Parts: sequence; structure tokens; C-alpha cells
Amino acid sequence: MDVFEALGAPHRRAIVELLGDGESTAGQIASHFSISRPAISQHLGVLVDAGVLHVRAAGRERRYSLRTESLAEVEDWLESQRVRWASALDRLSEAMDSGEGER
Amino acid sequence: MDVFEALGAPHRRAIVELLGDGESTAGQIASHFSISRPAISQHLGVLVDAGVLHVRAAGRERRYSLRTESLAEVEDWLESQRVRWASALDRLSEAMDSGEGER
DNA sequence: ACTGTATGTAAGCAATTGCTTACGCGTTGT
DNA sequence: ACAACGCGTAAGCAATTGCTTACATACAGT
Repeated sequence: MDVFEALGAPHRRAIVELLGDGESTAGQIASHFSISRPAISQHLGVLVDAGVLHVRAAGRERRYSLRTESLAEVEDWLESQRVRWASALDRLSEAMDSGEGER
Repeated sequence: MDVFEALGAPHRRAIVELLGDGESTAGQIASHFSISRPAISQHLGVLVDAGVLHVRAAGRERRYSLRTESLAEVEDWLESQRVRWASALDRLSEAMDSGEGER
């Protein structure tokens, strides 16, 4: 599953938001939600698979943290879309300037 | 369905990429994919609902175009995440500077 | 060694998703 | 008026998702 799909689920986005404050353990994360701990564990698995999170074992805990590179990946995509959109607009206004009356 | 979920599906992202070149009709869009036309129609519906696309009826055609504001929404979210992440790092290094030996 | 704590994994299930084919409805051209 | 076109909607279906409870594993504290 890629980054976009991973961020598609609201709960997973909420997890990312939580981790914006910094690293935290699976249990701490789960405590913020009303769904079961295993459900969170599965979401965390998806996020790690997608490269959004990084896990670090620390004793019996597992500390999750954001991998900002993955968010950058999404940002890059958006950026590239905006660029293409902008140049499409350019072409459009160019066409309107020159060929106004055509069809 | 919100923008994130809408962009979660690969086909829908591909549609957005297509529309980066400018407005186009449902049929034109569908012709780029191997899935059925109704399937594309449904994806278009989702994207419009999510505010990603705008439709304009033109005779018997329907012209779809990007609503860049919605992509900006996603970008804002990412941005805000990055800000929080950055300040979390600040707090961390601050803590390390001052209280090094604690814990 | 033994108990409790932190966590992932397995199995099962209802709801949702992404697709298909069949159909309906307005628009265009003759 | 009528045929063909462009498109959305309905119905149905298999696959996937998001959850649950129950279980397994591994470390920590006594």
C-alpha cells in the first residue's frame, strides 16, 4: 500500500497528527482512540509498510515516529500537479490570446 | 468522503493527473483506462463529492476540471504536520541541551 | 522462576469498495 | 420524429477493509 492509500483512512491520519508531537509508543497512541488496541496495531503496520512511520524497539515497547520523507513524497506529487495545472492554464490563455475567434 | 480518501485510490489519482493537462470530458477520461466507463463515472462522482473536481455540463457532454483549492487543502495539512514535527524536534534538542543527564 | 505488561498476530465478520452489465435519460444530428 | 451518442444510475458481486476477540511472544520487575 502506498502513502496516499495509507493516509486515506481518517484514523491513520489522526495517528500521523499525534506523532507530529514526537515519537510515542503503540500503547500511548492507542490510548487516544476508542477503537481496540489491535486495530491501532494494524493501522501502525500499514503506516510502517507505506513508509510513513518508523519503528524502533525499546525494551518491550515499540516507539513509532514520523518519516517525514514520505510526507514529502505526497507534497512532491501535489506540487507536480500544480505545476502541470499552471502550465495548462498558460497554454489556455495563450490560445485565447492568439486564436480568440477559432473553434 | 474527504479529499484524502478520494486521492487514496490509484485510478482516481490518475484521473487527477490527466486533468492536470486541462479540462476534459467523461468519455475522454475513460478512454485512458482499461476499466469500464461507468467505473470511471463513479470515480468522477467521488472526486466531485470530495471537491477535487468541478463539473460543467456542455450539451450532452460533461467537462471535468481540477479544483486546485482542494489540493491546497491537502498541502496545508501536510504543511501543518511538518510544522508540528519541526517544533517537536526543537523541543527535543532543547531538552537535550539543558537536561542531558535526566530520565 | 513467575507475574504482569507491551505488543503483534490469527481468525472471523459486517460493511465498504471497485468493479461489472443492464438500463434510463437528455442532447444532437438527420 | 427518430436513431445514435454521451453520460449517469441501479443492481449485483467478489475482494478488500476495518474492526473485534482470543491467543502468542517477549521483555521487565519481583
